[in-house]
Amino acid sequence: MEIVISKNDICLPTFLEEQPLNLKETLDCGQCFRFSEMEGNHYQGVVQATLIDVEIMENKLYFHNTTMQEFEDIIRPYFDLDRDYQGIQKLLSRNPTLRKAIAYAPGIRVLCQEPWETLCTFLFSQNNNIKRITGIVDRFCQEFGEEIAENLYAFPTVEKTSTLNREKMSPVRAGFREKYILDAAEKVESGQVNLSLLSQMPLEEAQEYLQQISGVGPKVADCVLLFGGGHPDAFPKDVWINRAMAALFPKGLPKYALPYAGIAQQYIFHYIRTSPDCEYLRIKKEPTKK
DNA sequence: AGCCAGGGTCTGC
DNA sequence: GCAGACCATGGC
Repeated sequence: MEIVISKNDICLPTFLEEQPLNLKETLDCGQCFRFSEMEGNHYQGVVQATLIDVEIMENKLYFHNTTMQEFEDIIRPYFDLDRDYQGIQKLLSRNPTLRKAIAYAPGIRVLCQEPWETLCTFLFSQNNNIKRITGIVDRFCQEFGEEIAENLYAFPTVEKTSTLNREKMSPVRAGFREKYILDAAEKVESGQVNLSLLSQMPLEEAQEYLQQISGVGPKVADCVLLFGGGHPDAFPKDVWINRAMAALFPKGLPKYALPYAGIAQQYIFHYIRTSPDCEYLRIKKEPTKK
């Protein structure tokens, strides 16, 4: 990977010629809730209590105001820059429907988020919509996270969260999901659940392990494992994916796709929610007649 | 104004 | 094992 450092900026001048990455498709597709869109093809967010500033200009990928150390420790793993998406897309494209979904948004990448943050985020996601999840995560960080730049907050630590209660959580307006966050914090803080073990566990074992936490069922567990647990084979099934699978993959994904089922899932999720091809799958009920 | 949202728990068969 | 009520809240 060619890397050019100048002042406080890091540029990957040829990355996008070799590998797919679209910032909007990746940072604003419902897998992560911590990046804001700036002017231009430019996003700012927080990873590991560090401000990450990423921009694409003239088909070159830039990380602003960073260091080589941060790039290696945080950025490279977070964006999973060493994974060969080109090769994965080629494999998945053997299936015509997957090929269409990939062609529709080829720049989606699955991020490697922090497990604790991913766990909380997808507890907040329960029976909720993406817009409101973002608001809840924002308020949670603002209330209980460390301020790392002006009006920019780190995700609350496990330790801090374990000191909270329903009353203190109320400004977050998470509704019934409050109690799940508190239970998760208690179990992680006490060591009953060790999130750093997830990536080494077989998928099924990790799924069961996470479901010790109240509020974690199959869907939330799979989201944590896919987006923050190093399991690209985890396949979260939400209402959208269930619809898509019934209509597009009645016999399930092809076998060769299974090691990357979660990555395929992201393409399908985005495709069914936003592509004109799939409008017929998004039909609302008839408005009540007057 | 209702319906729905990147679901899970709890109860009752 | 499985269906159905219920959960808080706000976007559309």
